[in-house]
Amino acid sequence: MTRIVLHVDLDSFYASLEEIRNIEIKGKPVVICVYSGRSPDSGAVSTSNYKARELGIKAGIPISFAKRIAKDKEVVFLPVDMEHYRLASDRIMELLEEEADAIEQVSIDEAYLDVTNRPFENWIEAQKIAEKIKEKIKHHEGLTCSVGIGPNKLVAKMASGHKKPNGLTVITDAEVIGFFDKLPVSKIHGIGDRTTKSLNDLGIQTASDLANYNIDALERIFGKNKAKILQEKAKGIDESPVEQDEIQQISRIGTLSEDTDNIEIIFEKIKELSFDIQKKIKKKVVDFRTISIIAIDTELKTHSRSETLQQTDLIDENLIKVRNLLQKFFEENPGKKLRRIGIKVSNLLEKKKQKTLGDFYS
DNA sequence: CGACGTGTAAC
DNA sequence: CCTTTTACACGTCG
Repeated sequence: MTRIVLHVDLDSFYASLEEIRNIEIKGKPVVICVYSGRSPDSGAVSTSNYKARELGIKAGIPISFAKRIAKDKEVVFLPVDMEHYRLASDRIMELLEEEADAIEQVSIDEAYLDVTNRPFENWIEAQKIAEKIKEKIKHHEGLTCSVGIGPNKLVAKMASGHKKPNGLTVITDAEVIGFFDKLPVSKIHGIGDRTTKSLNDLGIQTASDLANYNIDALERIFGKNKAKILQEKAKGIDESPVEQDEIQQISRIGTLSEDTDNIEIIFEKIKELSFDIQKKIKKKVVDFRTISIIAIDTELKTHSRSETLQQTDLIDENLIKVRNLLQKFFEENPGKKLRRIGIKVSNLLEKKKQKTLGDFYS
């Protein structure tokens, strides 16, 4: 059965929302920043609008770089306002839900929709759904988006990336091979820098190179599982359903005001972060079994220490455990200093109800 | 097999 | 001089 899957990607979402909130900045280069707080301009660019991207200011670069590029140009720098973006995102996802049999939100500004069983649908008609979605988002929120349509999530995602902003691209099952054929492997969703390098070392440059490569040789390098997934991706095959994944973990990470190995200072930061996690645990109504610290050292290398405990929904009662994990990390890494610190709960379970007195008598 | 730590990837 | 959050896979260990 051929499915019809849409991928909807809101165009430079944060920057667009800021332009709507303040028409003064509309048409100018807009850069949304995550300030880390260690110095006035430390931090990274989260998103920028297309005007800013033309200047070379794009997601991920240090704010200080961006400001250097923006020197003696009129560029608007704004801090992220996640609460504002989250509310807009929620409203838009509700609009999308009306148009699909199944929806899977993959990030604050992206979602997959399965429209296979929508009335009157076929490849041509699917475009009409996409156009309707684009109009609705424009009408209700004043935003544009890029939509991709394909026989599965992978192809829909690649399609939405083909033309943006404000694009609409259909890749039918018959067109998949043609679209992937000469594509560099680095352009395939899910193949990042490391994998690209490994593939290139084997002489694999394009999707078709990868699709036709000897599977045994691939398995020796990547292992059975990943080798198979890589070749499927290269052929545009993806059987994964459009469905909302159960939440698996909740984490918060923060930057320390200076590199340090002082447990007291770091633990204070952990307490701050855990407050946020506790809020989300309550909101999602889950218990957890595993608690971890995430430590990022001065070389930006990530480490973690974790412990699995009795099912609970209370961070506070386990902060001493967290402190011990921190202690353990420094015992095992004497002299190492940290730049950032995080806390994570995982092994999430459906909430176990508090036992009432009645439960003891039943 | 479950727990733990790391690496890769995407946003 | 470099953010944040999540998912998943793999190796290792007991």
